This record gives sequence, C-alpha cells and structure tokens, in this order.
Amino acid sequence: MPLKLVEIRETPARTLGAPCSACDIRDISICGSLTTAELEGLRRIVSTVQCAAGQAVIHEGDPAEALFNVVAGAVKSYKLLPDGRRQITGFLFPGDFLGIALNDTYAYTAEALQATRLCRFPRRRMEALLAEFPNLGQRLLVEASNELVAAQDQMLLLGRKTAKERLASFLLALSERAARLGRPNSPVVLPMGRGDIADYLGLTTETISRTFTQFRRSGVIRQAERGEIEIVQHKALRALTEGG
Amino acid sequence: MPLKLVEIRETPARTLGAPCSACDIRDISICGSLTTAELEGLRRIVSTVQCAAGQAVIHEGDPAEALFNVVAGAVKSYKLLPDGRRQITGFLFPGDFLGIALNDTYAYTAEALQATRLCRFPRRRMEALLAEFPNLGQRLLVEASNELVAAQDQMLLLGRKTAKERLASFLLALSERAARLGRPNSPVVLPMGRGDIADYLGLTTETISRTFTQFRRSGVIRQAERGEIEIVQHKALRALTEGG
DNA sequence: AGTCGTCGATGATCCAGATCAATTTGCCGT
DNA sequence: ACGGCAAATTGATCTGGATCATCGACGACT
Repeated sequence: MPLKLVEIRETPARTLGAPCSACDIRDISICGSLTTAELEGLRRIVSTVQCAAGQAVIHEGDPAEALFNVVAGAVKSYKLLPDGRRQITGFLFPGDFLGIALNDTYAYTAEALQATRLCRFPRRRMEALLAEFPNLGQRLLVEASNELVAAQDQMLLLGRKTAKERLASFLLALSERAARLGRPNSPVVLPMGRGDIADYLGLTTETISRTFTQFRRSGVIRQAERGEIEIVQHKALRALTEGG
Repeated sequence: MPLKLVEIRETPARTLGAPCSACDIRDISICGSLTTAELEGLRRIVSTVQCAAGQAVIHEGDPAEALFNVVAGAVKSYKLLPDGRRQITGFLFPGDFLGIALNDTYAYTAEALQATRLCRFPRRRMEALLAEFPNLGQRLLVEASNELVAAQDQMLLLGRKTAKERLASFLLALSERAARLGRPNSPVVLPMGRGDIADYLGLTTETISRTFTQFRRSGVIRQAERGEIEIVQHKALRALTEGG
C-alpha cells in the first residue's frame, strides 16, 4: 500500500487575496448567517489550507488544534480498526464542518478526495471568539445537531438496511444534498471510488459494483460520465431506499 | 403486539418538592457546571415527567417541543423502517440528554425501559434561555459533541465489527460508563432485554444469546443476577472488542 | 398451585453478502 | 499509439449471522 506522506501546505488567508465577504460559499456555509462583526472576528483567526487528493487534513487521535470548513473539493472522514478495517463516517463537501466535536483529540482521520481548500480556525482562538459572539456557538450547535441526525440515519442504514437499500439511500442523499445547495439533483457526482462507498455503507467494493449493475440493468440509474450517475427513476430509487 | 397507550403524567417540578440545588444527579448532568443564575433560569422553565416502563417520551416525526434530561431510570431511543425493522440509536441513563438535536421534529422515538423520571425543558423557553446565558449553549454543544463521537463509534461498530466484537464493545462501554459515574464497573447492569441489545448492535436476539453463551463458556463473563453481567476478564473482553 | 404469556437459550437450515479469483476498463506518462 | 498500473466488473464459492422452530424458565395473574 503506497502511503503518500505529504506536508500540508498552509498559507495565511490574506495571501490568497479573497476576503470572507467575497467567499464563494458564504451563503451555503455557516458564514452566511453571521453579522459583519462576527465575520470580521472569524476572518482574523482564519487561515486557508490547500490539500492535494489523498492528503490527510486531520488524524484520528491527534490533539484537536483546529476546526475546518470545506471551501472547495471533497473530503472523507474515517475510523480504522487495528487490523485495517475501515469505516468512513462521512463525506464532506463545500460548506461542511470538520472537527466540530469540541473534544481534546480528533475522533477520526479526514482525507481529501480531490484537490481541496479549507478554512482553518485554531481551536483556542475559536473558543475565545465563541465567548465574544454567543450567536456563533448557536450556529455551531445547529451544525452539530444536523450532523447528529445524519449520524443516526447512518446507524439505521448500517444496522438494518440491505445492500440495495444502502446504495439507494446513498445516491438519494447525495442527490438531495446537491439540490439543497441549488445544483441539479441529477446526475449525481461521485468524487469517491467504489472502495470508499463500500467503507461508508459497511459493504465491499464487489457488492457496490454488483448493486450498481443491478440498478443500471433495472433502469433506475444510468452511467453518465465517469464518476457521475444519472438518476433516471427518482421514485423507484426512493422506494428502494426502504425496501421497495 | 399489545401496544400500551398510556398518557404521560406531567407535573410541575415544584410539586415534587425537590429543587434543582438538591437534585440527585446535579453533578453528573449538565446542571453541575452551571452558575446559580443559570440554574435558576433552568428551574423556572423545567417540569418533571414520570414515565412507566414501555411508555414513549417522544415520537419520531413529532414536532420537537421540548428537550429532556434523564434524572432516574433508563430510556432507549430508536428509529423504525416502514416494515418494522428497528435500529436503537442509544440507551440513555441519568444525566443524559434527549432531543438535543435542535431540529423542528424529533429524529427518533424514545421509550422508557423502566420507571423513569425526566426533566422537561420547553424548546421555546430553552432557546430564550440560551440567548440569555451563552454558557448554557456551550454546554449543550459539548453534550452534542460527545453524542457525535459516540455515534461515530457506533457507525464503526455497525459497519465493520463482528457479532463478538459488537457485544464485547457494548458490555465494555456500559461498564466504562458506570465507572465514569462513580459506580462499580462490574457487574454491568442491563436494564434492556436481548431484543433491545440486538436492535442496538444490528444483530438478532438469537445471535446475542449465542454470543453471551460463548462469552460465558470461555469464562470472560459470568451471569450474576438476572439482568446483570459480571465481567470476569476485563483484559480479554477488551481484546475481543477489536478482534482478539 | 396452576395457567398464561413473555423472554431467553439452543438446534437446524438458509441466504445475503463476503471472499477468492479472473478479466476488463480506463488512465497515466512516455 | 503503447505499455503499465489501479480501479471496476463479473463469476464461483464460502460463511457468519439470519431465519425458522422448539423448549425451558420465570413472573404475573387468578
């Protein structure tokens, strides 16, 4: 397994020349709902991190020194068992938070799926900011709440759904997320490989592959570009989600 | 399936005659780390709910009108699939929060495992209180963070662990939780039945039963009282957790 | 004390998805 | 255009845990 260990390049935000007020993802991230003063407070402590595909942003067990917000690209977060079994706990896209759990150490490793840009907020300074702007804490609580709901859905999926139901749920969730962000809900873009999908759904690559084929053959989906799935029959896919 | 539909009895806190400052679980719940003013604010909006075993406290999909804190007893929270498959998302004990996810509707149903007493905080008034006492929000964020970490551990368990590893992890987690609350870490008290454990671990009652027997035969645990498991070999059980 | 109903344990069999094993496809650099 | 490599697909076989079925133990009622 050729493990690439690359240093994370880290540059102060201003060198990139893009102030928060001109940020691409302002309205889809936490920043959109903040006051000018709060935004200014964040801007003072933020730096930008650029990651290449495959590069780790945080490591499970490391002291949690910062909190991140994905600006561009995609990230997977996962936990490992000593023997190498892996569970991906989430895929993060622009607007998503990384390391929101305010614990002493990171509970998971996070790795870029593509070239990815993130905003980095040092934890110490973030906590000071939370004291200054309580509203910021509220927003974080809302984010954490949403993550919690998603985690519980995933428990239901992992504990009780069949392979077909899992993959259908996954595709539909990605599609709905895209729609919520104002993008087309089909085709669904899959920046991750079969192995990653498998480790997210508690299955194997083979089962993912076979189930994709089943869906394709039954006409529910169609292979668009490489890494893109067109949802042909939304209704049918939704039915498959809970055992149609 | 004889479904008991019983009204939840609800009485204002003061009628029970126990002010927060004399609360049994002050130091293990959120209340322990609050100022007098914050505690007084909570006391003004709190009421106490008493539930019999099997009674639902909240229902998945209902508007989330309140947030609860378990004072005594035990609660299970679960999600259902239309065909009846069930995933228990957590067991809650004194000090635990219920409905912390500040969303519009409850994401799961919660049901008392035994006679249970809870503190009830109306959501509207809670939000007003959060605005008044930012520190309270911080505390909720910490609670949510911890729940999030637990949820991710559970995803790893459900997605990647074997039946033996799941049950070992479960017993150890209960044992450690008891220890954290200053109780003996063995024997472990199991207020839930085999079916509940199965639905929590993504298995069946039969597999739970068989795995308990395996553990008993190999001398790792011993059956103490009904509903109590003595952990004989802590080390061995921990090894089983990740495939020993 | 007897009866019923529920829960837990255990045995026999089955099957969805894992594992093992080839191919095939697509992508990269040259 | 041409290897070379990693990812995806497909097929054959195996197996951990599900399912189906039975029985015993316990507690709650008369």
